[in-house]
Amino acid sequence: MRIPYDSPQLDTVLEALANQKRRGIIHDLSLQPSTVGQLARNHELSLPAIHKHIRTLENAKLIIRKKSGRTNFVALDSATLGLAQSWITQYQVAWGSGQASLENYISRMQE
Amino acid sequence: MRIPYDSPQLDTVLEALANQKRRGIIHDLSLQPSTVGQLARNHELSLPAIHKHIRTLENAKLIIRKKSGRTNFVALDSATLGLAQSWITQYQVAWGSGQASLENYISRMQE
DNA sequence: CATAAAGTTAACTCATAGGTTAACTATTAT
DNA sequence: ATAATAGTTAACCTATGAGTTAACTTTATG
Repeated sequence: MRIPYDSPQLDTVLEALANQKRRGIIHDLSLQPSTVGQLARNHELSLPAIHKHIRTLENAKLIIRKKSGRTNFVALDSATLGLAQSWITQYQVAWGSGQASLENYISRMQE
Repeated sequence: MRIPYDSPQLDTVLEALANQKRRGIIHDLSLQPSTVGQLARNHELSLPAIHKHIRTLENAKLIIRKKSGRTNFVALDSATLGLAQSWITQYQVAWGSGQASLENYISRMQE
């Protein structure tokens, strides 16, 4: 599937990933699901702070959440990571398959 | 190669990618190298504005630049895209290979 | 030599991201 | 019933990102 560079969903996903602490949360969740409070303790963040990160990840559909009693369980939804990966892969392929070197391009331009 | 979530280089790369206009520049450069001025015209950005984006991409090592006379040629350096891709792929694999569902996890936790 | 072209740099504005503290809601335990 | 736990929401602070305009440097051209 071809992903346009200006896709709004790609925007929210890459913005979500462009933060160390959120990537830390994703790392945790790749090992096992967790709760909001556990994540806060693990990453030495206050509850309001972790809450914002979780909401950012949730909006990007990188995680899912389920409330049980007063506890909020959170788990990775790795399908969405595929969106970012697909976008990146496009350009690796495009480049790898024989684009001219900068030097060649420059000398052609200067003729 | 295993990429730590808190790698500084991963940080600069993902921050660079988390912007639509910069992804647009990368898209352009995936077709062919270009110059700073051409990119500015293509994306309807002022020279100072495009200059900042280019520097961000250059710091992330996503592009390379070469000056020839007064013209600045720019080209994609897609090797670095691999860094982001590798990081993402780790978690797709980790997740895909049999993590418990959230529902299962929750009911186990509540025993 | 004077002027235009291609960028760069500096100083500024404005919006937003990430954090804080404090007040609040809902669920569980004593 | 009261108090503690788990999380949410609101209001605020501060730093930073993306853009602007204006001044400057370097290279090319009439």
